[in-house]
Amino acid sequence: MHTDLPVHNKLVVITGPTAVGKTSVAVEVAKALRTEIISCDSRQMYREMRIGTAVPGAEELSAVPHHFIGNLSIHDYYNVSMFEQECLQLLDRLFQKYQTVVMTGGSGLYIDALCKGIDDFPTVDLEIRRTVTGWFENEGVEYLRRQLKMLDPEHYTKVDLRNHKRIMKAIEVCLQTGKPYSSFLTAQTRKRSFRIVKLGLNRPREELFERINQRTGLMMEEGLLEEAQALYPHRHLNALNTVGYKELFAYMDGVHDLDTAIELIRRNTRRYAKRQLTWFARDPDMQWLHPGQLDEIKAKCGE
RNA sequence: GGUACCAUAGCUCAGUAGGUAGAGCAACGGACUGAAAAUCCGUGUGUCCUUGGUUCGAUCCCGAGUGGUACCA
Repeated sequence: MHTDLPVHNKLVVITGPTAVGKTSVAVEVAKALRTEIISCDSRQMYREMRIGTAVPGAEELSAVPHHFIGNLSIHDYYNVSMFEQECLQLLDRLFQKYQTVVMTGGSGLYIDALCKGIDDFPTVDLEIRRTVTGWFENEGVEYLRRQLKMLDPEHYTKVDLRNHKRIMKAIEVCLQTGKPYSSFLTAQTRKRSFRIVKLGLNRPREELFERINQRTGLMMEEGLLEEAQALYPHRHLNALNTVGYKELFAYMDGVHDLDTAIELIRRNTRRYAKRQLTWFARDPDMQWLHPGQLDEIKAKCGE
């Protein structure tokens, strides 16, 4: 188990908003350290979604071994907890070969789950999920609120009652276990057997937005539309509720023209980047750097 | 060169019978415990082109200037 490993092992987390330039920095760092890269990107895991999720290029993938890229199908069920478990197991193995391992990606919840742990509760059966989803679709949020108030009055006072997903999750766990959702929440930070260095990459907003705009154009040139067209039959899958795909599905449905779809991809990517920054901003362990400061970044990784 | 019209938020525009202004989009800020590139919440950010005048008070009325658009030369 990982708890038996020596404590000099170290995980370098390189994160930041989408399109900031994480991939190339991580590859440079991993090459310098002669180690491997673990991706913590909730969408690059799906092998059907390569162009739209900006997976690393062929040279980058061959230069450094990558994990958790294209390892799932859009039809697979997956969640943060599974990522935490699989990641810890993988790290056990990698730390036998390497003193330092690099992790990169922009899914804040996934990073936190690995670094701090996430409370354990049973996976919800599909039928229960369907039932609760049906309640939301047929009865509305107000009905969900009343259910939660009965099932878990404590959590009812804490959740964002306007966010149906939060309410649904709690109800599902209550129904699955027969116990209140809040009884599973400990909010305890799990002890890890390795040191963690968190590097947040960022750029001036204008610079970041420019990169987002350019990358969107590049994706289209690489065939994002064709990729999306191939996935159109599965557009209702959760994995495809993703920036870059949903806008193109709307175009295919005739909701708006292609230029509008591309503009919406750019806008929604900008908004996503902002949400990521908000998430990372509250992490006191994050050390912020510009992607161009490669020497400083490498120095931090060597510490 | 002449005539007409226009100049208000980042953009497109509305408006104030004279009491320092508001829509859409864009933008900005925040939350986040198994669907997280998801989901949810909050916020007008303004020399009302410049400058004289009338007025208790001008973004609004009058004059001049500057810039733009259209038409006529």
